[in-house]
Amino acid sequence: MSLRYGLLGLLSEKPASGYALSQQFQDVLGVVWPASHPQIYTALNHMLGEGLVEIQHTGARGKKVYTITPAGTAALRQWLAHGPVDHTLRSESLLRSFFFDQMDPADLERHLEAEIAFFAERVALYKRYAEAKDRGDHGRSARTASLRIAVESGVRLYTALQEWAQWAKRYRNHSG
Amino acid sequence: MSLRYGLLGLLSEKPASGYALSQQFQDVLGVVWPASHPQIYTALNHMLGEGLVEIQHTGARGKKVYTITPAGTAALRQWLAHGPVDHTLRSESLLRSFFFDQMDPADLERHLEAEIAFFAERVALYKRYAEAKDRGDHGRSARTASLRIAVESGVRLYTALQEWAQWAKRYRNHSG
DNA sequence: ACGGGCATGTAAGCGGTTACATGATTCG
DNA sequence: CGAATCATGTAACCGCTTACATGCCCGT
Repeated sequence: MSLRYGLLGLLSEKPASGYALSQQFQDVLGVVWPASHPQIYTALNHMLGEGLVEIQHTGARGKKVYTITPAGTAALRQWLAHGPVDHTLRSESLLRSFFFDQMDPADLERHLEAEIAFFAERVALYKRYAEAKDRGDHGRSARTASLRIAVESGVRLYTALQEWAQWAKRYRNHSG
Repeated sequence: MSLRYGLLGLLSEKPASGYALSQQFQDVLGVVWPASHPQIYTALNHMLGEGLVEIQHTGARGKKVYTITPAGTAALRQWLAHGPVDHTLRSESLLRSFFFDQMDPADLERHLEAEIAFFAERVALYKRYAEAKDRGDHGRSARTASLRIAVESGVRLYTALQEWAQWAKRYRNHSG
């Protein structure tokens, strides 16, 4: 169900085509909630049938621009304020950590170093986004403030993961 | 595919029944990789056909105890050392943060406080696990060391999330 | 005797991915 | 003119959840 609300959330900012929504999922939301384009087109058609979105107009190349309806806005607000929160933090990368004892030390060392590099890159990326928003590059709307908060979670989570992987490397070296 | 490797990982420690594996997923691995019992039984039967696991013996109540085969161990090691890492950190809770601007301030305040309480509880839980392991309550095997590392990721991630939610509360109050 | 936990499964259906398919437009 | 990008979809398949179904064993 989260995909639906993700789409409604994006449409609550401004009308958009399925293609544009797909891009935004790939570039922005996809980090915490991936969605492929067939899934998005299917969901939009379904939501159209339920009256949560409407086609505002059609453009070149068969483009369909969707708007959120009052019913859609109500559904989004209901979910945000009163929908039960699923706290699962699904991560394949962390699943692996339960089985580090099954790797030979050299492979584990290599793995942890690659993870540290990856996490560090993510931290740097989100810090750049955060700084851009703090400078006001993207305006000072309530929407930008939301994105600023979301980006902050990225900075903090990936910093924590990077430090964790470094700690894990040290832990192995003087206890294993 | 991750479920399969999760099962192989658990079986690499010691033989277990589908029921026991299911319990372990619910209690331990489920935080980062949830799996329901029908999914686990289906996967085990599939892996049996592929020769990755074997039935060691059957016990009371139709119990089937599975062992990992050499082919299964090889598949697990291959995945751990050379399988491409999927870095997606899927989180419904974080998806919501992108749309905080769509909530009314009182609902958002309540939501953030509930999230802070939830994250704080998780931090406390994992710190207790970590302390138990550091005291040696679960022995000092390589396996325990792996679990200690996994638990540490929980402590750090949920600490980061808790501090993030607190920061978000303050951010809203003096910028919104 | 019976209730709860042990133990394994099947079936229907939804969520999600990958591959396939098509065509318009823009840019070099 | 050709390649990349815009733009929308269908179909097959797999992963996963929920509900249903069955029966044994243990403790009270």
